[in-house]
Amino acid sequence: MNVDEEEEEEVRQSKLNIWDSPVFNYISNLSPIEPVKSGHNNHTFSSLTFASPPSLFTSPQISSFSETRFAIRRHQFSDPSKPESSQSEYENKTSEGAQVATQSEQLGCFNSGNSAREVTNESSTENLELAVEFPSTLKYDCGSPDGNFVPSDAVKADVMPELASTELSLVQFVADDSKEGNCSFEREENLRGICRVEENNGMAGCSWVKVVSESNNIFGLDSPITGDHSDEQEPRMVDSGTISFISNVLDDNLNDLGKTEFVCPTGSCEQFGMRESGVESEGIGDTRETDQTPAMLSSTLLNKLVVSDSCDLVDEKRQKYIKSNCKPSSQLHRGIRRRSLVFERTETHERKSICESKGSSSGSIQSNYKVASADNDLVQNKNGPSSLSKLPGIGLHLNALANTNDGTIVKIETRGSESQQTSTPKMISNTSLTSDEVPQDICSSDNTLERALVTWDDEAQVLENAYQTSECLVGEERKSEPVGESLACKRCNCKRSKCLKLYCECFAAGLYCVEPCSCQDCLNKPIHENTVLETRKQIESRNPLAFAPKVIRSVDGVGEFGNGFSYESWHPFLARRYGEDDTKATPASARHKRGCNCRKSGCLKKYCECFQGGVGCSLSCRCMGCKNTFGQKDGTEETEFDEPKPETYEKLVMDVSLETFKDQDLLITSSEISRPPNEQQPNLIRKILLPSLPSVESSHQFGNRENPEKTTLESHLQMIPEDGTLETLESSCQQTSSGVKSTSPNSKRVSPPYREFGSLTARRSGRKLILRSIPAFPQLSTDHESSDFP
DNA sequence: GAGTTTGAAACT
DNA sequence: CAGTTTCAAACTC
Repeated sequence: MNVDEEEEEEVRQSKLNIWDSPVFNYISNLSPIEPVKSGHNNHTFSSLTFASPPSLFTSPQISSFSETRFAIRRHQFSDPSKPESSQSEYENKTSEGAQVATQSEQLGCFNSGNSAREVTNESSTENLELAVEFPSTLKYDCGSPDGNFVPSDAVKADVMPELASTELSLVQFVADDSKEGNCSFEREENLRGICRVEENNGMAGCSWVKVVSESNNIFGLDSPITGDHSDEQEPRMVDSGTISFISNVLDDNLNDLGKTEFVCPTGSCEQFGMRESGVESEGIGDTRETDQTPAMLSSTLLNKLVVSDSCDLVDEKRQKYIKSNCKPSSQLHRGIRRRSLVFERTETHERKSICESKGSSSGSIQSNYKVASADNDLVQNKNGPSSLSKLPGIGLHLNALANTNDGTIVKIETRGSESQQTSTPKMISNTSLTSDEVPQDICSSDNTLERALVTWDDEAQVLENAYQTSECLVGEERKSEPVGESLACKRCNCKRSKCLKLYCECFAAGLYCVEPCSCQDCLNKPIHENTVLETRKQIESRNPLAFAPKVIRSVDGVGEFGNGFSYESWHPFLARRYGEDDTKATPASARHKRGCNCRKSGCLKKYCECFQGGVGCSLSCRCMGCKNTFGQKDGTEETEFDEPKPETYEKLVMDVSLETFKDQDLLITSSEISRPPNEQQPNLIRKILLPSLPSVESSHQFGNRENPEKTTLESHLQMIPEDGTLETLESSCQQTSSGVKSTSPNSKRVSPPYREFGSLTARRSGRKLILRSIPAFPQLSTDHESSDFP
């Protein structure tokens, strides 16, 4: 180490190029970016599965400096979880495009790509310059532990002098980059000041907050660096929701560590700090960036995980520093685990931000965020998906999420992991976009979100919040809707149905009609909530799946939870949590739930729901002359009566089904089946689902307020991964009807296609599989195929 | 924009 | 449960 120090001194004195520094090279070689280039998904998974070394390196200096876009960009670069960042892409970060892409990608993961791009583009020239001039910095400083390292002066002097220099250089450029704002400061002194500030912060866990705050003051940021597009919004972006989020994370971490000190991962935390410290209005990053704070934090946490991998490789002193300041891996884990949750909350938070920007009250929303935050762990660890109900817009509006072809949903579903790849030209995102620059791009998003928020099956509080948010969104943001986004906005045109039948796309999607709709005598509005709920209830009584997504996407054997639930088609949270990929990437495995019945369109027009959903026709379809370009019914993939090939998915489903039924099937069959359909299904479902959904039964909290009696069952339908659950439900219904008699009052919808085959047709989709697994019940199945069951 | 076609939803 | 009607989106002109 002495040698290193001496060398460092020499380096300083001689002012050698930092890039030539052996230390830097060494550090650069240790960059964790490449090793962890695995996709976001993998990351999430690994984070959930494997312990990871503590991470540490944060670069608050840069970020805290001013929290310029550059600073944020560094985080983004350092984000190892970028799934879609291909090797080449990653290597090309020195180019503006790469930067933009990376940033967009990163931000897109947080559902904020739109604004992110804009932000990046605004200063593209400067950023480009910066990137070109300091490619290594961008590349390594961000990706390597150093990039995120928060060295004190002493540490820097001892350990990473070159890095310090680098940071200074970066600071310089940041300052240059931020010339737009009135950011004036003596970078070196200020930098040291920051370091001192940090040093002086006894509690490392909170140091970054102060650092940010103080550094901000030190730098004398008089106006936002990105003030050109954010000054108005930033103050409002400082909300309790963010603070709450931060608090949750920090508290959680601290609790886990037993008050162990930890270092703020990266500048994203600084954003929090700034916001929390009330300095946010002083130009620390633009609104959108700060609005992504939760996501950034989560990403930071994720980064930490990755970065931490290289901790062991860092030199001794750094390790010391790390040990004394890094979070334990468990903590990191927690942070990562929370990541997807963070996204969830980010989304809502962003909505709220928008709402706030509109001057609407958000108190209840914020409280709701807190609740959601507190439930995050519950969601993942305890109650499973059930807790998700607390988040607005994710209840039953599965159609809205899953059936939308416009990409909005795709974006939402994958924003946590695949933002770049899935980034659609539509620029749809849930980003917290400032009102003054967003409207057009966000319109569709607004609509989607709005609708999601305004869905009528949320719980009371959520609903109220949703209304608030919706009002905000509807009020102004959704004014202009870009052409091509209309799909995201289900503008119904109902004239006779009063938008209370499934004819109405809005209603079918579980959404209230909104302004763009051209419906007449519409009753599908919040003011007619009772009517809507009642109607919906009636429809569901006939067909429990009436509001389920029509298109089921499943990755063969990959996307299943093991109990038949396809998280891919489940709502975005689960999908993201488990690193789901773009659902559009698996059209072959996606199928229309019930299948189409086309006769003339050849399944080549949007009359065909399969075609409309972008999926191929399957055995479920009864179409004639199918020419579906996404996959014909009698295509090569499968034949109607082919013996099904057990797939992972099948096995999983079957196993679960068998296990689930093993202990209860007898109880179910004779007594349940003989019941009237309406009574029977819930019981069947409950018995089928509950075993795999512990603690759900008691979770009355998920029951619909409007329909107390359908608490558990329907709650499950809403909260359980739609595919699996609904499929299970459906199959159970089918099975029941098949084995005994038509049980479902609306058997047409529940299982029309299968009857055509005279028996339960063995199929490949999850649905088929479940269906097939059901015959395993002796009593339930008069079908010979039950013998085929493994 | 009006009219037609289409197939899902609803009804009988 | 099959057939019919209703309905609204999709499509065409």
